[in-house]
Amino acid sequence: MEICKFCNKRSSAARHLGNDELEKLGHSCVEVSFEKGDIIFKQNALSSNIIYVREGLVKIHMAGPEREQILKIAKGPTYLGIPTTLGDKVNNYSATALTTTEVCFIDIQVFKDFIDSNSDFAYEIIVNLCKNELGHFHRCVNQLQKQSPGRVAETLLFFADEIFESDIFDLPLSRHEFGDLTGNSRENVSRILSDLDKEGVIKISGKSIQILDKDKLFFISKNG
DNA sequence: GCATTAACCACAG
DNA sequence: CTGTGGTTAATGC
Repeated sequence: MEICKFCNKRSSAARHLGNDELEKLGHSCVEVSFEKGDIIFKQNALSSNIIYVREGLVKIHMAGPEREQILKIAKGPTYLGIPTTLGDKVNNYSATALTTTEVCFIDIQVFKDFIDSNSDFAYEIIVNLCKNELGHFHRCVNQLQKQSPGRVAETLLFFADEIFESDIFDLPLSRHEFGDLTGNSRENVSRILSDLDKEGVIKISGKSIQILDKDKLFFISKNG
């Protein structure tokens, strides 16, 4: 098993690993393919692996007191579950594949060994976690202070700019999931999307979205 | 009071 | 699973 040595989807942290370390990683990690809807790991289950998403879209979600909350949409290549694997014995949240997804399960002990022995690797991981936390701070403030249309608009821009890098894309979520992500009811999501369509801001048919007036969408996102 | 916002319910594709 | 209409509760002007 030398998959890690030749993997072209290595993380910025793993670029700091030497050949012998990559070999060690290759021996201890398991590669799994998930289909849309498959659960990669589940809240409250024991976690003993660091997850690395090589390719694909994943939703991170948590059962809240009232309903399900999608915490974030993650696009590979990215690590998943470092906080929940190192910060607790059990998973504090679940991860579910939104598209076909290639995932590596990394043994936690090997991961810890690298942090121990390779400071460049450790530093990259910390930077990664920091960026992540900053992202969550922003999302948190926006979620709490914006009204529904603003949250929907912001999320559409997020998909266009950060996930698909295109103004035309297919929503990888159902209306219900979109509601769980933006803190809206599924009915409201339907309404807001069709309102945006009527106003000519976006063109929507089923799950395919086309952003027509990005300035206006941005305005709604900012002031909603 | 009246308007706005958004949740809940119900029913129809 | 979605889209729409009616109703209701909370909030602001």
